[in-house]
Parts: sequence; C-alpha cells; structure tokens
Amino acid sequence: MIKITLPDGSIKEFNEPISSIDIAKSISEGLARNVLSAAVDGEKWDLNRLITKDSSVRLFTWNDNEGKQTFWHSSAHLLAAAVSELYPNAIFGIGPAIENGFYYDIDFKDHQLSSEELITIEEKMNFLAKEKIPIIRKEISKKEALEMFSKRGETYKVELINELEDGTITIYESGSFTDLCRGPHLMDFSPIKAIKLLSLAGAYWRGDEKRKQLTRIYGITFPKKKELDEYLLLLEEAKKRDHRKLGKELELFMFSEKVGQGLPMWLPKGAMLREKLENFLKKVQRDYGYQQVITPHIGDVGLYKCSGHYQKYGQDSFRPITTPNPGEEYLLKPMNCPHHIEVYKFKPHSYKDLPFRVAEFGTVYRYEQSGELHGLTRVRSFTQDDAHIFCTPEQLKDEFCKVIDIVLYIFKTLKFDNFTAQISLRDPNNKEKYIGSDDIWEKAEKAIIESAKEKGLETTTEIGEAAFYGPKLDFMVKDAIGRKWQLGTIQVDYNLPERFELEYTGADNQKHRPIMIHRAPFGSMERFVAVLIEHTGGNFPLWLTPEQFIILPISDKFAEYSKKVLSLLANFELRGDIDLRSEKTGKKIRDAEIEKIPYMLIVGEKEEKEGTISVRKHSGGDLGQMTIEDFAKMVNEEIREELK
RNA sequence: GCCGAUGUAGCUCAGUUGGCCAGAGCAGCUGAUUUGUAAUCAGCGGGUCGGGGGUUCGAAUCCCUCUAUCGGCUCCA
Repeated sequence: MIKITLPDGSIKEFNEPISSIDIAKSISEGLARNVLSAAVDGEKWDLNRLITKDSSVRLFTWNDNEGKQTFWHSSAHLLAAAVSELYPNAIFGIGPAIENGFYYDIDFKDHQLSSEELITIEEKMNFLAKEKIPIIRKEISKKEALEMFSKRGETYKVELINELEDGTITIYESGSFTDLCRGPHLMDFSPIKAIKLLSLAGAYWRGDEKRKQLTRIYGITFPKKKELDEYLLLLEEAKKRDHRKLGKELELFMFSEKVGQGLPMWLPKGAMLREKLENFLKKVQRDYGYQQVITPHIGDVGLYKCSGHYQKYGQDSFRPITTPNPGEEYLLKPMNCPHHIEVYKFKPHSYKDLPFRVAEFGTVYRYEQSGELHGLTRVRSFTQDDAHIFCTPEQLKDEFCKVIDIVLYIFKTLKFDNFTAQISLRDPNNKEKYIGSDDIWEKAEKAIIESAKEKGLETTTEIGEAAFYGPKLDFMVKDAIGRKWQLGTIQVDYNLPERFELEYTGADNQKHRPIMIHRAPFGSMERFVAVLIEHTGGNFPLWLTPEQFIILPISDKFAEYSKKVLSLLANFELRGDIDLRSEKTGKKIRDAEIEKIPYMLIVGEKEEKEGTISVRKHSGGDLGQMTIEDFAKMVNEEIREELK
C-alpha cells in the first residue's frame, strides 16, 4: 500500500507503485490532460516515473511556473532533436528553460547558421512534436555516459559529465536523439503546439569569453497557438514603451554619429525633465544633511593610480589626455570618488564634523565595449547622482540605513514598486579581482547585510558581483521587455580611505580612519530616465513632465488671450506652451494627445469673455470650463499628491 | 570585443528577380481657410539610397570592407 499525500492534505492510497500521471487520472481526466510535470517529496519528477513509497506529490500544469519550466525545457530538447536531424555535425552545449521560453547553445562546427534557417528548424520541430515520440528517462553510469557522448564527439557534454558524480547521471531519449539531462520532461513532445524561434546569438561556452562561442537559439513555445499570438502581441506592445523610441518621439534626448557612440545629448524637453529630477533629489539630500560640491571632469592620472582604478581599468578605458607639458597626463573621470576624497582632505576633520556628506551630479566617462551600448541605459558618458559619506565606524550602519531610506523614498514617489534589492559580495575564490584585506571585506559585507536586514529589505545575494573596492547593495528595476537594470546603488568602502590615508581626530585626540559610503539613488540620470520612460510609457507625473499644459486657441483671434492665460499660469509655477498654428481644434488636440501633454486648454470666444479656459485631460476627455485659478489649484494639488 | 540582423527624405515605410529622372504618408515651407474636443484644402521644396571599394554596359538592389543601430554573449569602477 502506497500513500500519496496531495497538496490539499488529502491522501490517496494505491496498491502498487504508481506514476504521477496515473495519480492525475485518478483525480480527473481534465487534470491528466493538462498536467506537465510533478514534484515528489519536493523533487521534480517526470509524470511517468513510478513512485514506490509513501510520498507527497504536487502536480504542475501550465498555470504553474514549474509546469512552464518543464514545458520549455522539453522544448529545448525538441529544438536540439530538430537541429541534430538537420545538421548531423552539430554538437550540443546546454539548453535550459528561462524566464520566458528557452534556449539551446549549439556548436554548428563549420556551418554559420543564418537567421533564415530558424524557419526550417521551426518546421522540423513542429513535425517532430506531432510524432508523439516518447521521451524516456534512463539512469546510466558515468562510464557509460562518457563512452556514449565521446563516441558521438559531444565534447561539451563530456566536459559536463566529467564534473558529475557517478550514480546521479540521467539521460533522456526521444527517438534518435539522446541528451544528457537531469529532467524532468514531458512524456512526449505532442503538447508543444505553438513554436517560435525568436533569435540567434553568440554565447561563449560556460560564459567564458576565452572559450569557443557557440550559437545560441532562443525560442518560446505554448500549448496553444492563441497563447503564442498573445505573447508576440505583448512583446509588440512593450516595444511601444521602449525609451529609445519614445525618447525620439517626445524629443527628450538624441545621439549623433558625429558626436560619437554612446554619448547622449539631452534635448530641451529631456533636459527639463532631468532638471526636475535633480532638483527633487537635491532637496531630499539637503534635508538629509548633504552638501553639494562641483568638481572638474578630468583628473591627474596619479589620482587614479592612487585609487587603484587606473590599474584595474586603465587599459580598457579612454586613453589619458596629454598636454604640451611632457609627462603630464589626465583622465576623463570615470567616477567621482577620488575628487570627493580630495574635497574631504581639504581640511582636517574632527569626529564632530562626521558624517561628512558630499554630493554632486557628476558626469563620468567610461569606455564601454561597443556591443554593450544600449539607448540611455548603457552609455559612455553619464551623470551619476553621486555622493560620498565619510563617517566613523559607529555611524556606518545608521548612515547606510538612511541611504536606504532615500532610495526607497525615491522609488515610492516614482512608483517603482517592482524592484529587487541585491547584495553583491566578493567572490572569495577570486580574490585577485579585488583590493583590500579579508578583514576589511568581512566588515564591509557584514555592515551591508545587517543594514538591509534592519530595513526589512527582501534581498537576493550575488557572489562575485561586488565592486573591486567594496561590496554593494543594488536596487534593480526591469525595463519594458523585462530586462533588469541596476538603478540605485550603495557601497561600503574601507579601501579607498586606506589608499588615500584619510583621517579624522577622535574624541581620544588620536587619528582614526573614516569609512566611506558611495551611493547613487538614481544610479545615473540617463539610466533612471530610461527606465522611467518605459515604466510610464512617456506619461510622466505632472511634477516631472516637460510640458504640463498646452493652450489651444480656437482661432488666431484668441492669441492675445492665450498669451495672457500662459503668463497667469506661469505665475502659478506651471509650465506649458501655446499652439498658435492655423489649424482646426481637432488637429491641435490630436497632436497634443500624441505628444502626451497632460492638459489641453481650449480658449475661444466664450472663454475670453468669461475669463476662463476649457480643460481637456490627456486621454481623459473634456473636464469642462473653469477659471485659470481653479485650474492652477487643481494641478498644483495633483502635484502635491504625487510628491506626498 | 564576439555571434546574428538591420541601415532608402526630419519621421514611418514602399521600391525584395540589377534597367526609364528613387516613391508614399506624416512633418516642413507658401497660399487659402478663422476653425469648439483625435488629422481643412491646394501648391512647393527636400534623398551622396549609412561611408568607401569592387563586379557589371548599367547597382538602392550582387560581393568585400568600414561605420552606426537592434537582439544576445562577455563586460559594467
């Protein structure tokens, strides 16, 4: 007698070993049709694998993430099966399920796969899926596995097998295709009804750029054609929010080939938006006791040799600037910390003036690899909303927590509620990538972990993602199509104070070394605005938007009155413009709607006579006639709400 | 930097089998219209077809190369 416990707590009893699919059948036919994989005592299992002892069983369908993962993992195998039939010389790397779909890394040997061939592969996959070839799990010994895969010349698989423990190796067979795999899988490929191979990319074997680059094929599959269509539509919709597209349409920023790659230029409307953001943060920082400074865009090479940045990045960055004076060299500043450190050193410090907080919207220059540039999110010149806090060890945690407060306040105000907080630590097996002693690193990492905990942040931890001088707490936000970008960052640094021999005099009249916190709540103005554009779809909050209203005179007879309205609204600190073109009102409204201007103020004979305006809200229709004062009050109230 | 794709007027895009002066809509300019909640009408101007090289009687179209952009990989102080 085998007892199977289901998630709802109910227990089913069977006389002999039973598979999950049969358990599903015993519950309902519908479930049996839709179930994709199972978990037996928490371990993911194939549906047809026999359960021989008392277990708790969960069944996964398309509605469960686990079900989707199995579905896509099997889809990756289906892709590989199709490829191995079409390209007998191809050998295989790995092919996992990902957040949306799956990929497979394949070495096509001498063949250069072009994107047109994806269609042929897709057709083959569709053909194989209909064949209902069973996918069979087999446990084999390491020796057998090595033999099998080396005979086929599957060098990547052999490398993987060599790292596995004997006795834990499984393979999955489907027709003539066999893959090394932990599973679980669908029982056959037939549930895969809608297939789309999305793109082709190069991907280094094991993520190592020194090793061979394989061809990665990305794809997505669904149990129903309709779901695939909906997904593709969703992608299209997301593209409409792409900040590069909206940035052009709304005239926020531009690039110029003549100026250079990755060097964004802010257009008047974008500059207005950015200025509003900067002023917002400046005010917050004033309240938190920061002091603004302004430092140059270049610094002597010696400054960066001292900080360690030159040794670490000098070779891969902009070359030094030379001068008529032989031997003199400057670097475009790749970060603001060394300058701020010199600001700290301007005069001796007592423990009484710590924490010392210096802030600057500092523009920095980094030579990012050309293939890495991406709209405003990855550029070669950008402005950090940077600040450095110099404090005593006792003040560290409190200061760190206050920075978290600032970041959270900003995210809340701008409705970035879907962020993740990531603690980035050093890779202890790769210490040569970092500067500073073990002792110092341990202290810094502990400070971050404790502060994040104290603030109740839900965090993920990434080993090896720290900056070379210290660990970080990063705030990650997704863009329109789900790519994650790091915005806010807070870093604890014991190393640069050491290198620059920073000091303060303690209450004991002895010299002590301060600790530095590097922090940028936005991260950079460029990246932050990019993500803001994608989140809002270009419909910015009123307090930020470049143009809050546009006045639309019915005809040019009302130009004078329009100008009067404009100047009255300017008195209420509202910004906007007048559309004086000789166009019909319908046309002016249409254009203002496309430009996503929040309020359209229509003025004609009636309004002029009564000293009012007719207000139309963007995508909200007619709000009716009101006085200029009432409108201004309404808008300013709305702004107060946004900033609350 | 690497793999794949793309680059035609300010913008969105036709022109995809090599062959008359390279087209359209929007935007712009000029004129008419004086307009009431998502496109008034007419006329006009505007393109080294990303740059360079090659094949050809002839190239936007084929080949090479450079460049920029897009999707990834690697990287991200």
